[in-house]
Amino acid sequence: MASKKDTKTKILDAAEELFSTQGIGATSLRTIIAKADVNIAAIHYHFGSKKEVVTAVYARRITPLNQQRLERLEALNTRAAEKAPTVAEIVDAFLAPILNCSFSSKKERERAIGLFSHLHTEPQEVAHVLDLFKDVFELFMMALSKILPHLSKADLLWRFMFMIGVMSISMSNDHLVHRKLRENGGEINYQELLQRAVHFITAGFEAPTLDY
Amino acid sequence: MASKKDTKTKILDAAEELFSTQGIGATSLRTIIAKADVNIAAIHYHFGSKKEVVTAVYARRITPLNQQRLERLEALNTRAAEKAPTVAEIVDAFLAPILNCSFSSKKERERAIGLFSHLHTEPQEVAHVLDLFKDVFELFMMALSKILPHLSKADLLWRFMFMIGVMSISMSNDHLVHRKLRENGGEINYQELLQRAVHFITAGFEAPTLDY
DNA sequence: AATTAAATCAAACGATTGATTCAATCACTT
DNA sequence: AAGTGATTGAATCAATCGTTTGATTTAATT
Repeated sequence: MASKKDTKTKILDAAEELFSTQGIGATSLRTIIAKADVNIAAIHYHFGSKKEVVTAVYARRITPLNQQRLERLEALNTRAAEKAPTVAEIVDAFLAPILNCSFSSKKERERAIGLFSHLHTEPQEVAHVLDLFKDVFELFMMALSKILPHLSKADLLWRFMFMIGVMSISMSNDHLVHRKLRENGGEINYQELLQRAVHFITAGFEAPTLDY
Repeated sequence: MASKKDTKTKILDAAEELFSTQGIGATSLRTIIAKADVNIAAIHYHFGSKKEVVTAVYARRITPLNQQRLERLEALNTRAAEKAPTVAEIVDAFLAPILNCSFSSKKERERAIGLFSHLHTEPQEVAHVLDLFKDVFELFMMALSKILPHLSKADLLWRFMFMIGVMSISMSNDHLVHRKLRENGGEINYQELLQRAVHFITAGFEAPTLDY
């Protein structure tokens, strides 16, 4: 019971690694079952379809991610009476769980980041998954609007979207700039990446408003 | 001769529209030839493979885009003696040609933006295309380093990457925030989007340096 | 008009995809 | 130990993919 993974878990683990490295569309059910050492019927028996495998793989990761983000936001909110949270702290609460923290090893972080990066690079395959983020997005929007009361609803939405863009490209691996960064500095330092991203985004949020 | 498009152009036009709306991986050669009203062998006769169709479609768009960007950067550089370019101006020179300007109609802008958005959402399919941007990237990096001399090479690279992220998400259509933006404000105003993106990114570039 | 090259055509290739079938096997209760 | 429902195995389904073929038509050259 303890040492032997059940079929469902074996499928999820294999699918996650393959989705993370090759992407979803490029991963066939047959490569999954080969890696999981499982029969192809097991996938349809336990999940019903490839789409539901995708959903299950992402849900398994998104649930704890949402928890982490909410915990950090909660901590800032309960502290708010004595010391109001800064924009940087809220942005950090949003980015840290996905970019650096809450991982037991380098390998696991690579895998999670690789997986999440495909949320942006294969929108069609994961469109049905994005809703799992909705509630958390709302809460972070609210927290930001509290300490940036001069920003209109539209201002906030746009800047929030830009933040997602920065986060998204930070998780990508094979873009031109990312490649060059690896050439110049070797391995990516995710602690540094996190700080830089938070810094960049915070400046964007705190920029004065304009009339558009 | 004047009214009749040749086969090569018909293929490119059909492929561009399909890539733009459905993505590259989701577009089969058969849907292309159906739209172009052309025989399937014509694709391999004129291009050799699907990969080269992709290359040709993107090259046709990237070449004038690079020109536009360089023209604008050139204009700022020749003016530099009397008035040094601002960060906002350089960022605008980078973003305007792809987000708003240099399009003869809404339809054409939609199509171009849709096409370019897949440069970020289907990296595997277009990896061989990204090199076409390399030289222009270098020049903009240089221009930015001149007016932001306190930024290290690494600082610049990271922030440049973040800019690409903001640009990328701005071209996306089906992300959570983008959807909400359409709900709230109806049609996307690309002039406003451009100004907001430039504003956000400029703040990020001009943020003080940190020790990481 | 004869020859050659470029371009297009219908048809089919082998490979791969997600999904399904149904018999064999397993784990568990009685 | 028998029986029962949950699970897995091997084989196959129809559909679609990018690519190739060889014949045929069109255009250019001599």
